[in-house]
Amino acid sequence: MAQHPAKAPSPTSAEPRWERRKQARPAELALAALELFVEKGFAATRLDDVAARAGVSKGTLYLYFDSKEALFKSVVRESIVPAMVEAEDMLAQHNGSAEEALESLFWEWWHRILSTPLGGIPKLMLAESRNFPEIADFYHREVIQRGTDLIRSVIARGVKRGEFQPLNLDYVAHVVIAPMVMLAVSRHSVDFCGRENRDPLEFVRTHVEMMLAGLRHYGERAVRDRERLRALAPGRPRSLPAKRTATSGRSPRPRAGGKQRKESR
Amino acid sequence: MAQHPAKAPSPTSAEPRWERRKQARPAELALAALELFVEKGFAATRLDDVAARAGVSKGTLYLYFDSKEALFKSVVRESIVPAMVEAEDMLAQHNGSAEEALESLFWEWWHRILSTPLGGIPKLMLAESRNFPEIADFYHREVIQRGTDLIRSVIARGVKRGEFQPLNLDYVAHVVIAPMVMLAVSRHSVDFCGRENRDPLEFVRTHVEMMLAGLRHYGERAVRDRERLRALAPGRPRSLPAKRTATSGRSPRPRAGGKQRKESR
DNA sequence: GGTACATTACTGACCGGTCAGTTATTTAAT
DNA sequence: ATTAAATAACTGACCGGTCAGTAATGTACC
Repeated sequence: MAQHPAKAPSPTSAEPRWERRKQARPAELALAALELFVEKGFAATRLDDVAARAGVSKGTLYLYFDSKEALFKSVVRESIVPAMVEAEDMLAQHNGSAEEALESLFWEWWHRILSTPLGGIPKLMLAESRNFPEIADFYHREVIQRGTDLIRSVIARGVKRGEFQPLNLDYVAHVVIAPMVMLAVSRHSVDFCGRENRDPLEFVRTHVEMMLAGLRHYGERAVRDRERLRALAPGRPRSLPAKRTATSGRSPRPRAGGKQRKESR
Repeated sequence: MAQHPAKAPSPTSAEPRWERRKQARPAELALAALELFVEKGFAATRLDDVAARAGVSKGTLYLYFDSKEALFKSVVRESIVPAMVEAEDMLAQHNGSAEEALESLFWEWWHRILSTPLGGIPKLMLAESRNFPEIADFYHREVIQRGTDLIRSVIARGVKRGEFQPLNLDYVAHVVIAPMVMLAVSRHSVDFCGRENRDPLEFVRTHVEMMLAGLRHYGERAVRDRERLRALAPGRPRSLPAKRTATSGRSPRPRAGGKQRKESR
């Protein structure tokens, strides 16, 4: 995690207090910023801390970035595009079955992106996109769109080759991506405190297995149900069971009885 | 939603400038806070704005909540627990097939929680849990844990009844919840700017279909592959996957053999 | 190769705006 | 008239952004 590259003040006098490393600084600052933005969120991250983690002073940060927001933009933009290009290249060269392509795509995605510091970006974007519409647009265009397109094209090939059932590509693509994104996001939020000790690899494996089985047999139930319905009773429309009758006397609204005590730790 | 409940200063003079509504304020403030926390994040939300949205002044907020953090805690705690109780009750009364139970559980989840203001809480928690370990713990215990337990128990019943293949319950539960969570989260972040016009209902429908097909046919490929392998080459036990160095092209297959593969427990 | 001069990467104290939290005051309600 | 719900002016800490100064490095001249 690239801590202070030279922050051990050795007793010997010859140690310079700092070095001039004009060309290494930006990347180091960007990495530190990414880590802190992911950890704390944009607003709660102090630039002093970013600078400290990169082993420089806040002034130095402003030599390379115009503002906190510029730093944020840079972090997202510079990091994610190369990663996408790589993924697309990888897949373009693949010409086996769609099933294999999908599987290896997901594993590559995990190993090359989600399990690295870049894996924090989805959380960051989910948390901040409404505060930075411009960046959100960029991210949507360059990452989400291209990512789902990638998945969609592979699945489409699978359908064409008869590996998968025909299905609604747009929605399926988003559905199968979701667990991967959640995996990445969780690792940088809930898992961190909640002491989850699930194995990410096992999670990916399970998801891939579920997904492939799903793609192969999608829609079979509909057929079965239609047959069953026809055999049994006059058609009952697809309904959502159980009206919302608020069984318990509780309101689903947030409710504060008395004054909320502060902390008490 | 829920703008200033009484903020139209009518020209008639008899109008009081404000009302005393001791018992309605807390809920109104909490809702306003939830909306803004979800929209901007905790740190970027100003209490003046929360108060304004609830139609009161900041001082009033402090009559009911001791601090910004207490407000945050209250919002999460008071809102989510009743919702969980409801879901558990609903499922306890269900005694049809596991497949039906799962499906209706997901639809209820969508209609009763995810599509309401409460649907913003997952995003809020993902974004802020590292800043509030205490709340994260609470949320993990009272929501994530209970939610996955719910799913797991239904799937376990399905396995027992022979509806589903045997599978790793822990991981599968998290995998099938992920798309629902992502749906909720997206609606409050990326979708807001990115002009996604996907239909949430169609998304849920697609996910349910995929999931059920997956559960019914989970692991069939493994069997098929084993047979193919046995037919082709002398059985070599699978080795660990290519150490994620993954220089190029080839896909690092997930290890299928090895230690774990704990089936439904 | 040593020394004086020039350049610039880097520092850290400081400033000003913002906002969580407080308090003195006003006003609805009984 | 009394009580307490609600207000609005106020305070002070904190943090993004600035800049005058400093120290590391590069270079010209001997």
